[in-house]
Amino acid sequence: MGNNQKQEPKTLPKAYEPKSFESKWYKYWMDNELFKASVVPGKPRFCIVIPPPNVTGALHMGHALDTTLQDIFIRYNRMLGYETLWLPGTDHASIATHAKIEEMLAEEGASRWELGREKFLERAWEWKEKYGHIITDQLKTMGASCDWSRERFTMDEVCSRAVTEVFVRLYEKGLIYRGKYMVNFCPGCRTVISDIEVNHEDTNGYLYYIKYPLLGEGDLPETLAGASQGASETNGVNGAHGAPRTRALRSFESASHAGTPAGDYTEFMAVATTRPETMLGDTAVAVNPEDPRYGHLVGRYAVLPLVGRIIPIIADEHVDPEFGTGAVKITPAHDPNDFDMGLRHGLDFVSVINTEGNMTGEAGKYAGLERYQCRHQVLADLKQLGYMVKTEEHRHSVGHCDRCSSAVEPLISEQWFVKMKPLAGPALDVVRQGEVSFVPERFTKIYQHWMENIRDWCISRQLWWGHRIPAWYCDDCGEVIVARTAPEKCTKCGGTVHQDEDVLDTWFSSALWPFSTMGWPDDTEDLRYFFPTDILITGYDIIFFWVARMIFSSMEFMNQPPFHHVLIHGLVRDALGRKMSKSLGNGIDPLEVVDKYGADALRISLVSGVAMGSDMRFYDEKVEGARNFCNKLWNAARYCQSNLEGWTPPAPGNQPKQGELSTITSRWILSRLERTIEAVEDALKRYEPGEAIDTIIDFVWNQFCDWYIEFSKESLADPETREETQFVLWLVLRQSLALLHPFAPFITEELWSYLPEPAGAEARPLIVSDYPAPGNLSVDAEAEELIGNLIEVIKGIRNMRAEVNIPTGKREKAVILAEKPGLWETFAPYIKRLSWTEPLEILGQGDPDIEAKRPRQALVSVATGAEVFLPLEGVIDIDKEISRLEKTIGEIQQELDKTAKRLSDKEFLEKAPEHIIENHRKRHQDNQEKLQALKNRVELLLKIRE
RNA sequence: GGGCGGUUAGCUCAGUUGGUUAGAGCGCUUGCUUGACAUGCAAGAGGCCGGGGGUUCAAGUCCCUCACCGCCCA
Repeated sequence: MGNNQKQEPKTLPKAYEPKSFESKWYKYWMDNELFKASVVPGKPRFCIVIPPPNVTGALHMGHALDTTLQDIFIRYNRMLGYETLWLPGTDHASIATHAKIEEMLAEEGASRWELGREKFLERAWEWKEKYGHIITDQLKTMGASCDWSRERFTMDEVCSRAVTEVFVRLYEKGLIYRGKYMVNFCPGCRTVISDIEVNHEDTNGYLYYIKYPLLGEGDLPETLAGASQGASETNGVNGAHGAPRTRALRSFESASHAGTPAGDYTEFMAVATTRPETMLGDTAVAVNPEDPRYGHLVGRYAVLPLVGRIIPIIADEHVDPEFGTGAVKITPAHDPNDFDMGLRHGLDFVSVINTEGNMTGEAGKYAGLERYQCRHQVLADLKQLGYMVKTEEHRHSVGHCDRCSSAVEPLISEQWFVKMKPLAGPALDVVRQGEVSFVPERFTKIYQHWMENIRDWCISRQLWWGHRIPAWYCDDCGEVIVARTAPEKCTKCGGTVHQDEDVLDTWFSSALWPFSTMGWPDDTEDLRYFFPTDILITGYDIIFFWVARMIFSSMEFMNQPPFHHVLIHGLVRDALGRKMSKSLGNGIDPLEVVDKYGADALRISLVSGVAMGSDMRFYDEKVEGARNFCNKLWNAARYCQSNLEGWTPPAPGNQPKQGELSTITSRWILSRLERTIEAVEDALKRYEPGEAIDTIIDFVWNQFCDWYIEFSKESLADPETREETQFVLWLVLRQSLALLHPFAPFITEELWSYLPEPAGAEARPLIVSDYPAPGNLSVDAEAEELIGNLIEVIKGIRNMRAEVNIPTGKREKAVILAEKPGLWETFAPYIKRLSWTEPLEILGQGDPDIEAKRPRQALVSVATGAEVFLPLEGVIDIDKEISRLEKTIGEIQQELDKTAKRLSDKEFLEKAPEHIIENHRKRHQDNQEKLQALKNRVELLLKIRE
């Protein structure tokens, strides 16, 4: 790399202005290929593949969160010294892109049918070339340190080859098949969709009670005589999962019954339905075999009103006797449960609704009507002919398309499917054995439950943008040929062939992403070195769509899981907790946020205070707070820089040792730094970046800035301690920047570039510098205790001053009465500066004249090991002071009561661990001393008052 | 119907394996151009940790139960 970007020793601007350096650093990292991963056999590596965003999409807050989290772990591991690969890319998003192109065509007054497949695809590719980089550019703005030299697209050659290979192999293994089954058709997207793309929503509707006439024994048409030996293959529908079809219960069209009014019949049974239009496709009525109301009717036949079809009455234990009348109409071609029942009983499948959502020719006089219009007509006719019993309001679940929210139409169609059971087994095992684990852990159960109850996956889509199914059909003999390359003629009869018109579900290619992107099926260097990847980071909304499918695909083709840890994050919601959506218009554009506050502030605001797996609310004040923190850090660096002028950090061997530092404040901050480093490592190892960033912010702001920098103003002024203070300022700032870099890469790299390097060391950009490791420093209990006391005293003085409205900065005298006056003498400069004290008098408790010297007219505050007085003769309101002290006494007394109770409890002393007991003892002791001092003080004041 | 998550300060949320006096940010009140920072500093107010029961020396944390909110699955 060589090219170090150490800044000229110019001073930092006064305010943090992210725009002035963010893009500069991204360019620097790119130019120096610092995101680029190499194959270095033997070297430990760390790899993440990006959840590929939709190529035609724009960055939203979900991406911003996802990107930030991934970049945190990528940068962290890079700094830990791993050969690190973050593999980026985009997804072709079949339905979404297809819809976009169709929309465009519609605006031009054209349609894809007029255009034809080839021209349509040309348009789609044009669109992709033009807009496909937008989202990746936006990732760069966020600071994503992806290896762009390895960028992939699900429809590029490399990935497409993997798709074909997988399809062919699964087909050859019998795990992909084609057949006529019940599928979900979305009339909005004009394609079949898979089960998980259907969202069930409770909807207000009606339950319609309709009476079906019963046919008397003697009225059976003669054709029914041979019914029980009826055909076993009905309408070419395939039996589900090879279930044997034992008998066939056919129905029969009967013109003489069509349109007959109810009044012409004498016997009826009522059924209840939420979708009356589907009755046109009824081929049976079913009751529960245990239901005493209907037992005698099973085996008889009913007449389907309006249609006149003679349909059998059957018994099936899946019928819920509690629902409606206990008798249900069966429409095997338009309801998934009825479909299964149709197979079980060998019923007819009559399709009355087509893929446009309109009624088919099978619907007789209703043919051509739109499905909801048909519903109204059917209801009107039933009413007129006297078949309607009643209508009730009813809440029921209706399937809606995940993408366009249209009501999904279950219908029978010939499609391609992946047989899931055999693939699910290994995908379950690998999670059970812990080779793949979810963070947070609760998502494991969700995954397992889904995988255990998985159904076959419908993978064909009636679209053009995507991977065309590699299947060809012979025009002469009907042979199906599945192949890696297009056959010229039928392999069986030599006839001409044509390719399947459909494309594959987008998720079919996404499922292969972790290995297709690395060149599979070839045995590439990348695959050998980087696969399997380490962690996957994504939202809980695509566990089934994507995560689960990657796992079973990888188990099948790579014989190992695609990653080891799955980090699940929640949704980014708006300030009111609503999901961000286009239709609501409540989405926030991450780029606008970056523009206003900077990418680092956005990144911090997305992870700070957020636990993995739970949703978060996003609002301006949060980013503002993060931006303010950046400004704080910026100014801390400015302070350090100005005080480090002309100083060069000593070479590592010559640097002062923590334990040998002469200022205890320095020992203290290094001890706090060590704790911070430990806590950050712990949080990141547990995959809780939210905890890590909060720890860092607390350290930088509340410990380094609020205390150490203030202390340093004294120790820098003293020539004896100046140099060591410079060293500690430099070290702590450097380590803070390094700790923070994965979270806020831009500001840290910028500030890092202003910090001097140790003598003789080569400057390296922060992105490839070492991440602070625990153990280089140590916890210094003594320094922590003493500085803790010092802070307590300073706060005590500040508090008393505020109590009597002494303005900040105004010099006032204070007196300290201490057990160890010598110690407080060394603290005096800090106390004076930080509590605006002048002069400060320090008395020892051993002082023989102590009672005479003890201030009488004064406020008092009691700290551990020291009493602090604010002598304000004449100004003090003794009564007020007494009541202030009594309030404190009350609080301390409460604490004492608690600890006393505990410490006198024999069981507590026997069973509680030693350090807890010790803790209680110390607290008790300290509080007793404070209480005594306060009580003495009150007594004294009482005397003075007399 | 099954499962999961949530209920902690006015608001938004943290609170590992039970163990000091339950925290943070924002907001609020008061005072400050303090030689890095007003994107700031200092001080302060504000909480029967959803209700009830249990386990334990010890419960915001574990168990049971109820209520409400949300999500997923059927």
